[in-house]
Amino acid sequence: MKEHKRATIYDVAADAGVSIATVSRVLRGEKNVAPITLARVEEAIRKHDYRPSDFARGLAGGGVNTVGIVLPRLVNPYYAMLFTGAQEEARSCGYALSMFPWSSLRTPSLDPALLLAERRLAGAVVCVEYLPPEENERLLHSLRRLRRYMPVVLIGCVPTEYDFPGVFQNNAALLKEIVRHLVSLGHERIALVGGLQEDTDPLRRDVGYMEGLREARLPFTESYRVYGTGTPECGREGLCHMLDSLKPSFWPTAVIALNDLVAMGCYAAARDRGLSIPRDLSVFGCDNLVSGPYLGPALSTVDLHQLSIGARAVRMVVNAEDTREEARWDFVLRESCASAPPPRQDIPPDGP
Amino acid sequence: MKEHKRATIYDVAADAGVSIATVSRVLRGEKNVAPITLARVEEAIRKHDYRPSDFARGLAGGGVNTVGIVLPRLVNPYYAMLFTGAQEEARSCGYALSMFPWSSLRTPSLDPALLLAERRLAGAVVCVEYLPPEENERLLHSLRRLRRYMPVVLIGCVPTEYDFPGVFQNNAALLKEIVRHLVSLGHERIALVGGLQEDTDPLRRDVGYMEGLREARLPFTESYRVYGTGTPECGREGLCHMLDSLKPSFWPTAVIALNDLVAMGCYAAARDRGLSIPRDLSVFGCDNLVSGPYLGPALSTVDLHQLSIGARAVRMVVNAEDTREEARWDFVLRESCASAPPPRQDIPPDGP
DNA sequence: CTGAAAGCGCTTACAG
DNA sequence: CTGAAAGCGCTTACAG
Repeated sequence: MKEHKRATIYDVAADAGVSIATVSRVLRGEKNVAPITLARVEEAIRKHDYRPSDFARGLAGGGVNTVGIVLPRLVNPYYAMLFTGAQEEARSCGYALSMFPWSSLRTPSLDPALLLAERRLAGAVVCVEYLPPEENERLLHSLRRLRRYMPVVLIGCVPTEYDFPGVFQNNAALLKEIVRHLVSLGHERIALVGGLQEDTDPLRRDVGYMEGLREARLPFTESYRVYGTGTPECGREGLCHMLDSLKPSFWPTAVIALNDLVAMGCYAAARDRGLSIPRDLSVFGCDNLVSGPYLGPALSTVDLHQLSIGARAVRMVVNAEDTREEARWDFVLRESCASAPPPRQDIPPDGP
Repeated sequence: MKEHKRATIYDVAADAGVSIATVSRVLRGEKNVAPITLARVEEAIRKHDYRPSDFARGLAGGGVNTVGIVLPRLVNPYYAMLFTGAQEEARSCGYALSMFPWSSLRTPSLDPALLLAERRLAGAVVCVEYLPPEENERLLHSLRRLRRYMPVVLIGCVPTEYDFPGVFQNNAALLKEIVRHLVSLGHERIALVGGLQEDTDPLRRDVGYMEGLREARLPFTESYRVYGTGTPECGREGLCHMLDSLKPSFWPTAVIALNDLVAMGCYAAARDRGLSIPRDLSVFGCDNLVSGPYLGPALSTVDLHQLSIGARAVRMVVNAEDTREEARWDFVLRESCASAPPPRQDIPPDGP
């Protein structure tokens, strides 16, 4: 049953009484094949259940229509959406999409650039995250090397020193806009939960956060900024810890979560501490996950258009475009953000 | 910059002053290479930034260490977790994992079996979903064909007529156990939201649901079963519609959601209709998504061990095991399920 | 420990 | 419209 010897182009050619060149022609859908020949070859293909070998094709043809994509944790729906967008676009362009895990970055021997280089890909889209300086340097280096062999397009939180084409997320501008929105609702104590402490790039979120505060002439309060890893856990613990360390009269009236998952953690923290959203606390998320509208209350967030970003990036490698674009976003205002509450009584956190 | 001609094994061999056979030996880490030779070859490899071509390797070596995996919508965290588990296991076995979208099934020309066959994969794990009879037949047929060439391992909701090795989800048994749990809490009006209407297999969820009811000698009430597509939307709409079509005294006191996403939709429906969870309505989910503990109230659900399933399936193809295993599960009891409430007053649904 | 040679299964000019 | 032949870049016996 298994290990059945696979038919090759020679078997098909012999069966159809033609040369392998002719079989190759019909395989690739060339037009200059006599109808009767075509029919005979197709019949032989069917008979042998023949499928050309991708390896032989790639070797002989000098590559194959595949673009690679390097992505971090797919269990985060944000990345899954980037992938899905890329996949659909690749298919509609007649390309296959091959995924490589980002984690390989941490293992130098599994450097994604090396992995990608082994395949003669049409190009690669790499989703970059902030990294500690040393790893960042290594990644940049290997991407430059990879670029010698194929178009490389970047997406994600790309540090400014990366001189690559791609679709970039200007998180600083985004955060500034979120702060501005909350300020317009009257909030003056705005927390930021879940950002990565190691961020070193000017486009990072907390730079934008601080700029937003400055613009509104609000003080930057260290206690209002807590770091985390982007999980619901870090949102819950981060916010609980913040609340517990502060007298209730200093509690923030709004919190910006790194993403919707962190925002869910903040919802839990609010419940833990008896705060009602949005009456006592406004929560603003990011990513526009599918579950957002179904939370209680429905989550205000921002749609980052992940599907479009993935699709756009693929198109850029396919067309070998060399542009740097900024990702658009749209606010999705629902019920988790409201006007700032009046100054709070100084009641114990475990009160009523 | 781009299209730089890539170094081949010949370039490296020439540079190191050895034959390509020797280079091939060091590439594959064979031991019988003289230390000085080894050093020279490694130096040449580094100098040329050489990486062997996957295509040539696959062609010459008769295949390559890659296993394929066919999965539906990756944006559903359930599938993303299967993928992640498979990926980690593959890597630790020294294999690469290549993903193919399940959607190709709908396009006969993109039959996943054909796609997989083009690559000389070490094997394939295919995540099967229930399908309308005709498509189901087609899939079964092409999987059987594929199996002639490589080990094929199935995961997911595999209909019983699929005679393949794999890790199977016995949804009938699972649903029966959930019903039993709810019955033990005193519930007698138990709804099922979000199952696929086309399901035709004996292992399907609603078979187990009905068996559970029968076991508890509870009547099967058609109105308590609503179909859907597994999204939060279908959960919300399905449950709202059910409630609106019933006098409140007939409202279910517990609802089993197809998955956690649907459960979130049910949470929203409960809010829409002024029901408090779990006081008025218990909700039981499935999949144990990361956000479950952070919902209000924390969601009772079942952990399907998706990571293990993905990993196990990969191990089965790698070891060419030919067993059919049943997936285990664990109940994760949190706060969304409680004892059945006392009989409800007949108040209008939009009451207090 | 190392090399010469065949061969993996295709595509691609080049002839005809 | 079709075929003979070279070549893609490796691995794998087989000698030595």
